Amino acid sequence: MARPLPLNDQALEIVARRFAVLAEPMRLRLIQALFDGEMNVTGLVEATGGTQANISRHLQTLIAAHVLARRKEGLQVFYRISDPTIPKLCELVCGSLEKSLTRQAGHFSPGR
Amino acid sequence: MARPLPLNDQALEIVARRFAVLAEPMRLRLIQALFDGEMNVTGLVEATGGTQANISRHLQTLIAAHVLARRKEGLQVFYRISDPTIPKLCELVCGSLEKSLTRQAGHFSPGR
DNA sequence: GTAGTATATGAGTGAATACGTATATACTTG
DNA sequence: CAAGTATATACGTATTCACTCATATACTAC
Repeated sequence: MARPLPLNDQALEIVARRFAVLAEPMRLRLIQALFDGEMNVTGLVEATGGTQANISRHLQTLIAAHVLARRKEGLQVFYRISDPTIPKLCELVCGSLEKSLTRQAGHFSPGR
Repeated sequence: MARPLPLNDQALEIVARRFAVLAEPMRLRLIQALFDGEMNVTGLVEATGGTQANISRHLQTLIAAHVLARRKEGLQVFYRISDPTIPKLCELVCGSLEKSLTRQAGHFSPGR
């Protein structure tokens, strides 16, 4: 049960699609901004520095992938992380990156 | 140390790139085939059902991303998983997929 | 040297998609 | 009803990339 199973073609595409959703810096920025809790679109636009149209599109992508969930409140829509594995995934990748980057150093911004 | 850090632009692109490498069904198939241990290119071609040229390209991509490592032995080149976080990543995603797929069922291959 | 096998790469093509600009929808207020 | 605000979408463009076919490289054996 704990070890990775052999997946059929359809499952492989679903897994690949899942990774693809996380394969955009702007979407990672959105996810990062939502680690602290839910936020509305305007807040996310400001937090990420993107255009409203682009942020909205990325949010739809994340909703379709069930990474985020939304809650309407009057005119505003609040987004939040709905998949608990997302933070774990990011932790894993960031952790392994730290290891390989501390050798070369300078990739994270201490001073830049 | 354990919680996800805020990443700068360059780090975000590296993380995104990492996910992008895992966002292709054929590469996932290769990784899956290597869970049991190292394998040469011909073996991987047979295991995945891809063309030799295409498999070789994907292998170069995985090598460049430090997901795999290679070992030459005469004419043959043996590939293996070199990043221990890869199996964990796949486990995480597959686990969360199982949950959402067991409702629809049939995506995993019980036999084979 | 030549022939043969295993792996890598160059060139071309089609599909997917991130982004910007403009516009549409949804809701609130007067 | 009209006006204003928050969010979503349509369209066009540029880029990225997976794939195929053909060829190149690397090594072994004769």
